[in-house]
Amino acid sequence: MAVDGRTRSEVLAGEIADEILTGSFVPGMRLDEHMLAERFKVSRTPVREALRQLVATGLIDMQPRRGAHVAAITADRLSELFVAMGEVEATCARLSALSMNPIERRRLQALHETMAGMVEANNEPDYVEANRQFHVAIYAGAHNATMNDFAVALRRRLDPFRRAQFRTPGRLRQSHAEHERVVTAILAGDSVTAHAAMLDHVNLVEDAFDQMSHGGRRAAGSRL
Amino acid sequence: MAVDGRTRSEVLAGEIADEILTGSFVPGMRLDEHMLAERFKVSRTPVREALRQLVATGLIDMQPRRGAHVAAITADRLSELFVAMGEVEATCARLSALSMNPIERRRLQALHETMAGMVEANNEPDYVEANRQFHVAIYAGAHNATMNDFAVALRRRLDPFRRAQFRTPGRLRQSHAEHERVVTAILAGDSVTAHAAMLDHVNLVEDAFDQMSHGGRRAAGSRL
DNA sequence: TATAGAAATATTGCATACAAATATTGGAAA
DNA sequence: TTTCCAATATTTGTATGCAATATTTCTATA
Repeated sequence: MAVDGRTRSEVLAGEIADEILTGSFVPGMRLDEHMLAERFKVSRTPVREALRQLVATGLIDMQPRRGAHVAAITADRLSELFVAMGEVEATCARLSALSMNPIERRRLQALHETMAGMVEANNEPDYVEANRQFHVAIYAGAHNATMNDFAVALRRRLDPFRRAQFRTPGRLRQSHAEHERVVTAILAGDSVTAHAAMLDHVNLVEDAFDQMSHGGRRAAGSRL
Repeated sequence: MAVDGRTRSEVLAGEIADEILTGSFVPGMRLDEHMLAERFKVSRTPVREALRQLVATGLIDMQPRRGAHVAAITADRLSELFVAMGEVEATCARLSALSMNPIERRRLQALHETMAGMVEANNEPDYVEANRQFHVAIYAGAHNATMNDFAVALRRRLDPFRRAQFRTPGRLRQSHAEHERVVTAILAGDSVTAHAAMLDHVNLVEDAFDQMSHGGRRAAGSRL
């Protein structure tokens, strides 16, 4: 047991996170320790440690003596998260313009050019993955572990709400055009423009989400 | 026992954090579970849960089977934290310019004017506390719980390294002048200027720190 | 004397048991 | 029938013990 370097509670935290992110554990759902222990065939101790870890990610809430629940995100809170994501992405773009080394700049440009081909081929799956790499490269290019970790955590948190991101017709091409502005600014070392361009880019992602979610059901006080 | 709503492990997390922030537990120090249990007169279980919570704050590191250590901040890492702090503060100022309601704007202005008196009186202790309130008000004014929490956590993390912040002669007056630019921009709803002004302000705080730390001992690879 | 390997020791990870607190259910009174 | 209270049941918080792993120490050999 525990053949690799990871411990049971760490593995558990990942598994529970997956259940939440894939929707098996729905928002608001009570996470009973006995139930989780039974389900994953461990004792309550590692379950409790895993839950402690997950609180930090924002995926679950815990109250003393009242147990853990899957974080129920309200529309307002979700909107806040998108705003924060946009600001953090823009900040990373700003820092990347100032801090990326020549190799990182070259790689970012190469990735961006590769993505042009995917747009032409209307290859959505590959573009989605390349898009993730694009953004992650900019987090890393900021050369700031604190910002990088925060950005990665936010992206992970918002991932389930972004599934249909590129389904809107023409969104692929638009996304690539927005990236163009970001890349150009970063390569030129223009931090102000990089910040502004990335902010526009991510805000537009949020707009796309709003459009989508308003199109669907949205009762008063509904939880997403 | 557990007379209030908090649980033993939560209280413990706070106590351990204090020991670290006040310097009783020095960076790099091993945090042996038995030792902590003995010291705080509890069993190892709440100690372990407290440590899990503290990992999230960045105050300690944990490796599987190798225990917990007080996070040893290198000079590079500390510099990164200051950069991140600056970016986040600037972002909050930006959002405050866009989001603060009239009451919040009025209060910020009032606080700023109060601080002018402290500068004239060269009242450093009160200015330090008012300065904290000033920055916290701007975090809150962003109307974004995610950014607010991140900013508060960063500030708490950096607090021990900022003790001598206003000891530099004339720093009080300079700080107030920098605040002036920030306040004016926020009240005018000028997000771009608010961002830039706050960035300058916090970068200068970092400069003050650098100056201080270079003045002291700083061996190659030294840990602060 | 220095180094490598093995035994001994110490420490963390997990399971189980018990204590304390909260949530639920049933019944009595209005 | 509804509401309030109390007894019961469920659930979380903590303690303790054992198992697994890492670290240290000791010894034998080069």
